[in-house]
Amino acid sequence: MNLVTNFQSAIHTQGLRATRQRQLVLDVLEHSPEHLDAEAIHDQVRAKDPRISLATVYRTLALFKRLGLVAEHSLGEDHGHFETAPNAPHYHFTCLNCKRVIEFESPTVLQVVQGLAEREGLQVIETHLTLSGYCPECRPDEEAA
Amino acid sequence: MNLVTNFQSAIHTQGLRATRQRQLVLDVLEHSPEHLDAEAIHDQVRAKDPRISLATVYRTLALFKRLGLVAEHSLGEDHGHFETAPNAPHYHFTCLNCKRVIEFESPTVLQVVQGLAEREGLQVIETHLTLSGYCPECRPDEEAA
DNA sequence: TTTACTGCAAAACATTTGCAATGAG
DNA sequence: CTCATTGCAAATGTTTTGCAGTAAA
Repeated sequence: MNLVTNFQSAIHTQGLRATRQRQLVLDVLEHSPEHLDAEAIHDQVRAKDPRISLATVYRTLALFKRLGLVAEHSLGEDHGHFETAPNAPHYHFTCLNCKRVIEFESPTVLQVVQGLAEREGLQVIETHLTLSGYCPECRPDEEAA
Repeated sequence: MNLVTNFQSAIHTQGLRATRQRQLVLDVLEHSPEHLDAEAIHDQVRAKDPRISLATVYRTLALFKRLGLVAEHSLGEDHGHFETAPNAPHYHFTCLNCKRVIEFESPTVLQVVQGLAEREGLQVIETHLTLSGYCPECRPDEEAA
């Protein structure tokens, strides 16, 4: 439930080290409700310590992903976005115009996926349901007859 | 329904031209049940005409996407894969080990998405449901007590 | 003839990596 | 002290772009 706690135990389990850089990235992720990309995380982390490199941010995010602390999504289709691993799975809608991201849950989708997995004998590790289109503010509102 | 036909009409509607390169890419897409990436499409097209450049393949795929003839997916998380735009929407499971892609349909997912769109006032253009995990052949088959 | 399109090579990105220096345990 | 981790800069892989030449219409 607590990111930091999960991180601490992972540290102890494996031969990892709790570096300042990792703590800062963890901090940014924890206090950010948004879906940040590596660059944005780097910016925020650099505000607290200008010496941290983008490469380290990438390495840290890869580690956190491996530890199950964060999830990566391809929201804008181009580069990756990261968020803290959710307890309840949720999905994303991205507005093609204003880039706003709307999150939503759906037990129904979960059921569909579980049904498929059972039927096909699949072990599903990740589920990404990503919608794109236009939010109410950005809708062309086409009303052509 | 017919890719080539759709292409022809798009050509006439806009000021586009039916070049040999585009016809070849169209041909590859049409006769390939797989989810090819730009590089693979380039290889196949080059088998018929070695002069075609990768840049042209990318430009052609971008055009086809804009025309609604093909859909792009991030299946392996890294680079894009393309397939002919399906009449019935379907979704993808990718095996993390053997990279095999399994397609599946789900009217239920469609309903969920439509429900969400109505409730939130969204205009949904694209829906990507992408699963990853292990197929029956590649499953670790963990049976730990 | 007109100008959309292509090939090429270079640029633009996001991301990864080799290596010497650093610092957590 | 030891070795996991970092910073840097260079490498990588994918996709895009500028421009002069080519070819549909």
